Amino acid sequence: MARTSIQRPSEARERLLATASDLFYRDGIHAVGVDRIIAEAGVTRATFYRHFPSKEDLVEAYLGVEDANIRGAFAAAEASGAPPQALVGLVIDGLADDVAQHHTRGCPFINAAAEYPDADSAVRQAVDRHRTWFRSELEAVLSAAGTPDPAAGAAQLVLLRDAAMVGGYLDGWERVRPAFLSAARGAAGLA
Amino acid sequence: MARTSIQRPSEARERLLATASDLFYRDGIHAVGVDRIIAEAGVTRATFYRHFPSKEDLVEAYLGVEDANIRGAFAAAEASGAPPQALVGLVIDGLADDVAQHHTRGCPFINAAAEYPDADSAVRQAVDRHRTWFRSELEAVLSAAGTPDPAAGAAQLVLLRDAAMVGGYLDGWERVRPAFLSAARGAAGLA
DNA sequence: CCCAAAACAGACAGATCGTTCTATCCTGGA
DNA sequence: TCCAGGATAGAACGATCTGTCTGTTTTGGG
Repeated sequence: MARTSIQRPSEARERLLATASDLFYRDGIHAVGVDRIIAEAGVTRATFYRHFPSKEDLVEAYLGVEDANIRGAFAAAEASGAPPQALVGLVIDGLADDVAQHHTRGCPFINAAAEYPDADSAVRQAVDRHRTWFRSELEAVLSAAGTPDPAAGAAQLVLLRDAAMVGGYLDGWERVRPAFLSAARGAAGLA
Repeated sequence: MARTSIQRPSEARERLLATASDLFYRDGIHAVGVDRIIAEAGVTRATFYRHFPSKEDLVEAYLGVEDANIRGAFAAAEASGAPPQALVGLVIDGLADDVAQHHTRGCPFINAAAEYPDADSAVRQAVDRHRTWFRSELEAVLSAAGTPDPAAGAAQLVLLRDAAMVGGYLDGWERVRPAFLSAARGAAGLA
C-alpha cells in the first residue's frame, strides 16, 4: 500500500470537508448530523473534532469551499485573455452553466442564510462577504467593458442570479433559462 | 354528518398556528422545536397534538396561512375595481410593499424549500402549488391588461419577486427596491 | 528502531427532538 | 343534571443531537 502523497492538508480532513459539503448542500445544514458526516466520510468522531473544533467550523469551511470555487471560476475566465466586452458574455454564460450543472439545489449561501436568522452569526457574515465580493467583481467586469452604469448593472445581475438559483431549483432551469439570459444580457448592456 | 356544526376555530389552535407561523418564519422550521411552540403559545403538549397530528401538519398549516394571505391580497386588489391596466401597477406596488413590510426575512416558501430537499414531500408540494398559482394569477392579470406576452411577463415577475425577497433579506430592501421596480414595470410592459 | 502525531474504536454525557401517555379540571349543550 | 370533549399538567418514551473522554492501533520522520 504505497501511500506516497505528503498529506499536509490531511486526507481525512479533506474527505470530511468534501462529504460534509455534499451533504450540507443536498440535505440542508441542520438536517445533517455529525454522525452521518463521519459515517459517510469513513472517519471517527475523535478525528472529526481534531480537525474542526465544532460543527459550526465545518459549516464555515463548507461555505469557504463554495466561495473559493466561484472565485476560481472568475479568475479562470479573466485569465482566458478575452477582451472585456466578451468577458461580460462569458461571465453570464458561466453563471448560467453553473446553475444548470452544479447548483441544481439552489444557492448554498441563500440556503444557508435561510437556516441562520442571526445576521451577526459567522455563517451570515460569510454570506455577506461572498455577496459583497460577487457584486464588486461583477461591477469591475462591467466597468472594464465600458458599461454605462456598472454599479446598477452589477446590482441587477446579482438579483438575477439569485432568481436563477431559486427558480432553477424550484421551477426547473429550462423554465428560467431564457428569462435569465435575456434579462442578464440586457442588464449588462449587451443588447 | 351529524356532528354539531359549531366547531369554532378553537382559540388554542389559532394561537398555536399564529405563534408557530411567527417562529417558523423568523428562526426556520427545523430550528424551532415543539417545546418552544407550546411554551410561547401557552398551550400544553396534549392540546398541540389534539389539533395537529404531527409537527409536519403544523408546518403545512403555516404555509397554508401564508398562501391564503397572498391570495387575499390579490383578491382585495382585484375587488378594488381598478381597471386592468392600473391593476398591474397596483399588484407590483403591492408586492414591493409586502417585501418591505411583512417579509423582511425572505420568502416563507423559498426558505421552507431550502429545508426540505425532497421534492415529493408535502411541504415541497405546497410550495409548488403556491408558485403555480402565483404564476397563473400574474398571467391572468397581465392578460387582462392586454400585455403582449402574458406568460413570459408572468415568468419574469415570478423571478423578480424571488430576487426581491432574497435580496431584501440579505442585502436590504432599499438596495433592491429601485432595480426591482424598474425591472418589474418593464416586464409588465408598463414602460 | 523509536516516538509523536494522527486515525481508529467506542463508550458516555447532557440536552433536545417528536411523540405518547395518564390523570384532572373546566365548560357547554342535551 | 349528566356527560362528552377541550384544555391543563406533567411524566416518560426512544431516538438523535453536539461534544468529550479513554484507550488502542497505525503511520511517518528522525
